[in-house]
Parts: sequence; C-alpha cells; structure tokens
Amino acid sequence: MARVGLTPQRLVRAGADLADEIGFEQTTPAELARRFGVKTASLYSHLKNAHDLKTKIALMALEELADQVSAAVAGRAGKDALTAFANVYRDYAIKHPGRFAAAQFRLDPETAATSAGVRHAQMTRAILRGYDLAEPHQTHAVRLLGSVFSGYVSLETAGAFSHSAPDAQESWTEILNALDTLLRTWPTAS
Amino acid sequence: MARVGLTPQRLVRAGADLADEIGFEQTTPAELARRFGVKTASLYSHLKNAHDLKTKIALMALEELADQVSAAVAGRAGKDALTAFANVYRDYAIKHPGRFAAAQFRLDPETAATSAGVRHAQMTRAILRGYDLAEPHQTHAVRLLGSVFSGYVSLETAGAFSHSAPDAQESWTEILNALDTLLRTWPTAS
DNA sequence: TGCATTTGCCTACTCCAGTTAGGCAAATTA
DNA sequence: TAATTTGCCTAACTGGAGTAGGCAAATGCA
Repeated sequence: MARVGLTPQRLVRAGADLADEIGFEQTTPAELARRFGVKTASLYSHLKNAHDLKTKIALMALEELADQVSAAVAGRAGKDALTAFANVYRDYAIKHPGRFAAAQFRLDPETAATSAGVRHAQMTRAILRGYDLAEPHQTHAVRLLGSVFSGYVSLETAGAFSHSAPDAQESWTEILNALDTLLRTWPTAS
Repeated sequence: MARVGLTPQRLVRAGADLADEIGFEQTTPAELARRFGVKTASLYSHLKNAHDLKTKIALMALEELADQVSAAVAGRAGKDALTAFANVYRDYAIKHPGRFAAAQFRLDPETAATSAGVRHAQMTRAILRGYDLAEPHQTHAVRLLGSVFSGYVSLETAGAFSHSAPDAQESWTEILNALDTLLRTWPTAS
C-alpha cells in the first residue's frame, strides 16, 4: 500500500500550512490526514494526539518567528531595532495567520519554558538596551511592548480596525513612534 | 418528565458560569446539558447550535464588561478615567476568565457591529476627551489603548508574567502611568 | 372543571472526529 | 534472499453535534 512518507516533521509543517489556510482551530488530525490522502489513524504513529499536533505547530511557529525577529534585530539598536522587531512580528502574523494563532496557543508551563517563547522575551529585552532603563522599569517596559505587539496584531487580524479610517498601517507607524518616545522618557517615578 | 425550565437566557448565563469554571473552549452543549441534568438534544429548542451558544456567551460578556466599564468611567476624566477603565477591564478578566475569553471570541462582522463591542470603542474614545488629541491621532491612541489592555490582560491570564519578578500588578500600575504620560505628550509629528 | 393546544424534554438515530489495537505489505538490513 | 522493522491499513469503540418525531406537562380557553 503506497507509502506516503509521513514523518512528524512533515506532518507538523503541513499542519502549519493548513493552519494558515483554514485556521489553527480547524487544523485537526482528520483534516491533516485528508490532506495527505491517508487515514486518520495513520497519523498516530507519528503524533501522540490532536493536542500534540497543535503543540508542535505552536512550537514551530514560535521558532520561526523568533528566527525572523532575531535576524531583523541583529545589528540594529534603539528605534531602528524597535520598529524592525515590531514589523517582523506584524508581517508574520499577516502572512501566516494560522501560524500566528498557533504561537498564541496556551502551552503547559514546562513546554513553554523550553520553547522559543523564551527567546522572544530575551529579544524584547535586547531592544531596550538602546534605551536607558534600569530594573524593574525594564521589565515593565518588556511587558508593555509584548502587550502592545500581541494586542495590536491580534486585534488587527481579527478585523477590529478594518472598518474605520485611518487604516491600520498608519496607526501602527504612529504607535511605534509613540512607543519610542515613551521609552526614551520612561517615567521612572514610582 | 420533570421540566427543568430551560430558556435561552438561563442557558447562556449557565454557559458563562461554566466557561469561568472550565474554560470557554470547553464550554459545549454536551457539558452544559450535563450541568442541567438534561439530554444534549434538549438544548436545541433553545439554541441553534454550538456556535450560537458561544456567540451568545460572547455577547453577554461584552455587555457585562461594557456596563462595568461604563459605571467606572462615569464622572471621571483624564488619568482617573484611564485607570478606572483599565482596572475594571483587568479585574473582570481575572475574576471571569471564561467570560473574558468569550469576549475575545471572533464574531462575524454583522454580529460584532450590533454588539457591545461598539460601546467599548466609544468608551475608550471618551477617555481621550481628557487628553488633547485631534484626529487622526485620537484614533491611533484608541487603538493603542485597546491593544495594551487586551494584550496585557491576555498575556497575564495566560501566565506569561507569573514566573518572573516583579509581579504583574506592579507592571500594570507603571504601564498605566506611562500611558498617561504618553497621552499627555502624544507625538503629533507625522 | 374539562378539553385542546402548545411546548419542553425525551428517545432514537445519523454523522463525524479522536483514538486504540492488531494485521499485512513495503522498505530496510544483513 | 530471508529476517526484521516500519508504515499505513482495517476494524472497532467513545463521545460530541445535530435532526426527527413522540409523549407528557403546562397553558389557554370554554
């Protein structure tokens, strides 16, 4: 019976593509099996279960995104680094909505701790090297940046900004300017 | 056969409670029926389908949240209004994680347009009356605030801040201070 | 009060996703 | 070429979503 050549990696990669096409929620073993022209049961020698599939897609998306952010931020500092980070993040979400949704997937703490999510936090902190922020303000700022990026992009991809002027790109640019200003003059008074 | 007294409203309310207990994702007709001690099929005279249940829980959560924000913001202005809004939003999410998750549920555009989501946007805009922002900067600021609130609270409830010092409350307070400063000095240069 | 109508929950059923167990044939190794 | 491993299969079970039709409880009306 013609072997298709399934492997965990191929399944996860195809799952990520599938997520971009039909949505992360809809990315299930049954749908993935259909895509490969095999029976659903055949996936279970390569995957523990449906949750395992989603987790692995999530981990892959986090890695990809971290790689791209890392490449974009290298050799940049200050506002330049800030906008590079932010734009890669937003572009990734627009180009790969399913992968981006996967990256928001709630991982159990142990898995999260060994995921590329850690690199994201480190890179956010790296951006702040270009600004003059001592602890604990730096941590507060890291959390603010994470919130703005993930919040804005989630809202935008959900269509929250698509039915009113001005367009989302304009707000994004101005918000990055505002964040740069804010970081340069972070109010350190408790 | 003992009638339990199911109505759409009771089902939605119980669904919201269920979501707070076991998570919005897990809130299904089957689980809800179990909770009422009836057969799943019995729900279908009151609900169209599973998606309809989730949509109605989402709409209810949006209403509740808008009511609470509205009450908190009334009679306040400037930073006072900003923090009142933000704290109600965050407290709601912490106290009602399932409802809050429901409020993020992706509604189809027509439903969203007639939902309390519109009031949220209006109230965010109302807060900015205390700051001096002309259009289109006001819209950009509305989007920033929405992003920060939803982003921060989502990350916090996902546990993203729970394994590092300082604690989330401290960051929240400082971020609100920073946003106040930012809004008072919003960089209007394009 | 008695009867007719409406309505609420039930049983029974279909369809489909997830998952496990065990089999057979293709690929791999020796 | 034979032995072994491995990949995908069939078969089966569980459980959720959803539909159709039935019966009894509640309601409306004389």
